[in-house]
Formats: sequence, C-alpha cells, structure tokens
Amino acid sequence: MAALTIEQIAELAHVSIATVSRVLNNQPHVRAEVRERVLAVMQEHHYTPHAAARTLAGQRPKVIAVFISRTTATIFRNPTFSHLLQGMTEACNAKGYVLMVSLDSANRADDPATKLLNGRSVDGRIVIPNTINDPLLPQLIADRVPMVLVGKHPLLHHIVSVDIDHFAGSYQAVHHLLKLGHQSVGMIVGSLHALATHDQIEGYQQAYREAGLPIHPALIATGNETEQGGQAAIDQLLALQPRPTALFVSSAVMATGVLQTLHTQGLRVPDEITVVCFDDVPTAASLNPSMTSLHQPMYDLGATAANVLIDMIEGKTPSSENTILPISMIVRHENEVWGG
Amino acid sequence: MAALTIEQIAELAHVSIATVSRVLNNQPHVRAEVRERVLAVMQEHHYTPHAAARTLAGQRPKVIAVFISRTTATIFRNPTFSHLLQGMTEACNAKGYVLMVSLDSANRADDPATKLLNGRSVDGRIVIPNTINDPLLPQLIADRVPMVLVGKHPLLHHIVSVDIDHFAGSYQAVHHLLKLGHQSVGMIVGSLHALATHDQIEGYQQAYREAGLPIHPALIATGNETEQGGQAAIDQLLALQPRPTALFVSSAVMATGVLQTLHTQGLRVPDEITVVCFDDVPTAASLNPSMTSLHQPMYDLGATAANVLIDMIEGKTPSSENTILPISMIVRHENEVWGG
DNA sequence: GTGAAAGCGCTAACAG
DNA sequence: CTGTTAGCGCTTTCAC
Repeated sequence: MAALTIEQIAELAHVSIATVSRVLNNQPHVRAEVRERVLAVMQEHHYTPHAAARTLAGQRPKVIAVFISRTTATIFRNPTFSHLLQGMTEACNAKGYVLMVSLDSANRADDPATKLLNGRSVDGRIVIPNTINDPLLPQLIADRVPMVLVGKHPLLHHIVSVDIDHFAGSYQAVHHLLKLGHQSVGMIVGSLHALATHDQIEGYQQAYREAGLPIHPALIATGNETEQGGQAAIDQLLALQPRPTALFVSSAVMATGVLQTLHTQGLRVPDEITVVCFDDVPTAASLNPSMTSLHQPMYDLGATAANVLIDMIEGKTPSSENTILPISMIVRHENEVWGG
Repeated sequence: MAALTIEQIAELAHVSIATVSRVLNNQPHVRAEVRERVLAVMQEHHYTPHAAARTLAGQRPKVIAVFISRTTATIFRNPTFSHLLQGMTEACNAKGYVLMVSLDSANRADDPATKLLNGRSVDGRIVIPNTINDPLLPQLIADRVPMVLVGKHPLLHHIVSVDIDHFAGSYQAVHHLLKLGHQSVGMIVGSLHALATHDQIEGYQQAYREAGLPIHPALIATGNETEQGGQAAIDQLLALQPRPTALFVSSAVMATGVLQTLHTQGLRVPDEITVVCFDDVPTAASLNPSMTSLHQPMYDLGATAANVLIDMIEGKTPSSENTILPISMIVRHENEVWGG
C-alpha cells in the first residue's frame, strides 16, 4: 500500500527531488548516468507519480472526457458509437491522454459524474449532443473547459466542431438513385431535433432540385434513431400510393430495422426496392452484399475530434473551427430502375 | 477561466478557509447561519472544489475504474455490457462515485490509460476479465488497489468477485429440456478459456447425469463469443447425425447468430428444434416471443459489483468473498418433444 | 464554533 | 548539471 513518493525515490537514487522530477518529465539537463540510476530505482520500486499531486502542481491531468447524451442502452445498440469511441480512444492514447467515458445515467449538470468532470480534473471535453437543444450543452459551454462538438450545431458556430458531411452524403445517395431512373425516392431520417437531420434533408432536396423533379414531403419520413423508429418510418413509406421504388436511410440503426421489415414483408432488395444505407449496418452485409452503401468514417471522426481537442488544449490553433469529413459512396449495384 | 479557490470563497463569506472546508464536507460545528452564508457564496460563484487538491489533501477521488478486457467492437456489439455498465454506473452515482470506463485499446499495463488509473487517481477497480489467463489480471492484482472481479476465477479465490450462477442456469435449462423429453440436447458455449464456460458445462453434465442419460461430448460445441462464433457452432451441431432436437445456448451474442442460422435454414423454433437462450437476445423476442428463456440479471450484477467494491473502499467488510446471483428461467413454452 | 498553520506529492523558478 | 524552495488548493489537527 505504502506507495512511494518522489522524495523516497530521490533518496534511494541519491539525488534531489528536482532531479527525479526532471527524469519523470523527460526534461533535459540531467546527466545520462544519473538519469539511468533514477530510472532504475523507479522501475525497481514500481514507482508511479501521484496524479493528483502533479495536477495540483500545475501539470495537465491528461484526461479527456467524452459526454454522450444518450442512454447506455442507446449507445450500446448503436455500432456507430463503437467506431467513434475507438477512434477517440486511440487518438488520445497516441498523444498520452486518457479517454474517460461519462456514462452518467442522466447527464445532468448536478450529477456526480458531470460535477467531478468539472473539478479541473479534465483537460477537455468531447460532446456528442443528442438534439440541438440538448440541456447539457449550455452547462458545458459555461465552464471554460476546452471542448469540441461532434456534430455541426446550427446555433453554436463559435464552438469548435467536427462532423461528417451529412449534406453531401445524402445528396450523393439520392442523386445516385435518381440517376438510376427512380422517380420516387423515399428518405428515412432521424428526429427533426437531431443535429444531422436538417443537412440530410437539404441534400435530398438538392438532388431532387437538380433533377428537376418535384419534392413530395410525404416521401421524407422521420423517426427515432432506433430499429423500431426505422420500422415505423418504413411502414409509413410503404403505405404510400404509389410506394417509393428506392430508399435512402440516413441512419445505420434505423436501416437495420428497415431492412428487417423489408425482409419480413418479402420485398427483395434491390429487385423490388433499391436501398442505399451505411456500410456498418450489421444485417446489410449478410442480406445484400452487393448493395450500394455509404461509408461514414466514424473512426476518423472520433480520432479527429480527439486530435482537434488536444491541439486546443496544447495551445496549437486548430486548423479550422469546423472540420467536415467526407462521406464516400461505394457503388456496388448499378441496376437500372425496372418498369415504372 | 479564473476558477475560484477555497480562499476566495472564504474571503467573500468573511470566514476562514477551514470553515468553508467544513461546509464543503458537510461537517458539523458550523453555525447554521454561517453555513447558509458560505453556501450562498459558493452557489453564486459556481464554486467547484479542485478535485486534485482534495485528493492530495487526503480525500478519496471517488472514482471507480472498470477494466473490460475486450476490444471496443466486442463491447459495443454485446448488449450484456450495456446492462452491466448501467448497473455499475447507477450504483456508483448513488453513492457519490463516478465510473470511469477504461476503453484502452490494448489494456496492457504500460498503456497510458492503465497507468493513469494507477496514480492513486482511482479508489477501486472493477475488472471483467476475458479469459482465465488474462494478462491484465496479475498486473492489476500487484497494485494494492481495492478490486472486484466480475466472473468467478477458478484460481483467484482470494480475490473478491461477483458472478451470476452459470452452473445453475445451465443446469436448469438443460434439465428443463430433458424433462420435455429431449434425449439429445446440444449446447453452445464460449471459449474454454472464458471464465464461465467450465461451470456451464458442469451444469449441463449434472442435468444429464441426474436424468441417467449418457453424455455425448460432440453435443457440446464451443466458439468465440460472437455471432459468427455462434453460427460456426450451430453449423457443427446441425451436421451431427442425428442432430440434436433441443439446444441450450449459454451466451446471448452467440444465440443471436444461432437463431439467425436456424432462421436461414428454415428450422422452426420450437417446432423443429427447441432452443433455450437468454432474454436479452435482440432477435429472440421478435422471432419467438413464446420461447423459454433465461434471465441473467446483468444490471444487478453490475450494481452488486460496484456496491461490493464501494464497501471495500469504505472499510466495510463485504458480506462475502464471492457473491453469486441467481439466474431465473422463464418457462414460456411447455411443448412436449415431438416424435423421436 | 472558528481560525491558523502544517502538510499531501509534485513542478518550476531560482541559485549555485 | 543539480539542489533548494515556494507554492498548487484543500483537509485536518490543534488552539482559542
């Protein structure tokens, strides 16, 4: 239990604590020989510096917190978060930071987790808001802790953010479907309060406008970003007369539900209905290996968020206030549309 | 940026820092009137004590770290972890602790995350080992930080642990199937190196022994605890002559794969093959609402792990070294076995 | 009931 | 190159 202090290490190595500190922090001005000796003593005794003491003495905690405004259930049902967090974790570790995932049940400012993450114990924050009016947001902004948003917020332009290009992704997908000859392309998106939804709808409309086709609002179905939400949305679209011949589903989780429903109802993809969705939809690969899909670089998004934040923390000016990562479309099935 | 210190609060409230400290820690010996005044000042200025300073001054960080020896991908594909972490999170928060999820990519002792979690920045650890010879284990045990294991380790009896009753769960399920008249019950379990596998196989064998039936080793298939692992295992069992008429799948993720394969191959559950698996298998509910299932109390398991650990941290002797939570079986389909 | 003062373990000037 | 020393913000005796 009796964890050693820097003083005891200093004694054992016959140097002053200042020298130990220098070795600890890889600072110059220590004779190689002495450095070796100190290092040896530290290793022998499994010395680990006291994190709180370092922080108090003015060093950074080297901890980055990520706030995900969703319930644990949501997070764990959504493979998207897996890649996102993986990217963040690895980017942080590469730069000597540690990622602390705040799984606080409620994510309110007065929760112990959120509070603790306040007490200067964290260098910066990555925030993944759920909706544009996420109550956590103003609270987090109020503290002057460096922070980056994952997702472009329509009102918070001054906050550094990273996002993927939802507009372009949506545009590409719908443009692709229209070019195949589809006249009536259905779209399934998340809630109107979600950050990305607006851009995604814009992309859809832009593609339609360019094609000179009229836009039918009923073809755009919104829902909760869950499998059930996707199923509710596809039910809506399938009830339409005539029903859309193609579909763009802008959320991976929703797409899972959609594909399940299509499968249950015996609607063959892409023979009877063409679908473009994301490459990380678990069932998509097994069901339709040849489906055209959109690649969302979630790993990169996470890594970028972390790197941008670390740059801010370390005083390097970030390259830009709002980083947008491209979504690429992998065209796999060039089926022309069948009979009108 | 200029976060206030206890000294400034003291000045503003016209008291000494000792008094502020007393108020901060809900200690007695402060006049109600004074307490009010201090509290008011703290609120007005959104004062948050400096976590590192408190820790350094001898107070507990109130942080619990959870080490999950799996890749992020695994964790996020497994709904089991969702409930487990939720239980931990809420139990921790209820007692004023914060759960820090270590998503370190490698989970090796020299990773920054693991290192940081060493520096007395954590009060205790919850460890979810992957295999019995998990390399992280000895390292974690070497530091004398309070820790509890999730899962019963065959060799580490002296380490406090919590687990669910894999033996009884397995026994119940197989016993149930045998009582229905099945002679040949297949079993699908995780890797032989996984903590629970041994007990699960024991339960299976016990049920068989009690029924006076011979045990065919080929009926027990192991695999990776993934959907693919489940599918590989069921392929193995289905290739048997004669093939088993009933199945117990002792892992929720594997069961997802198994049910998919059965569905693909057109084998009706339970008409053509009876299956007992867990109630948190996502596809199970939709596919077969009437299926007999096993309830693993993962939320409780997580909460128990956290509570036991907190008791240790706070010096209360834990009720027992090894807590075992019961698994309950929900019998929904009493189908007798059809023709032999 | 309240305050003064001594650390907690470390970093960062400042001397030498 | 190396050591001395003054804090960092808070808790905790110990006096009053």
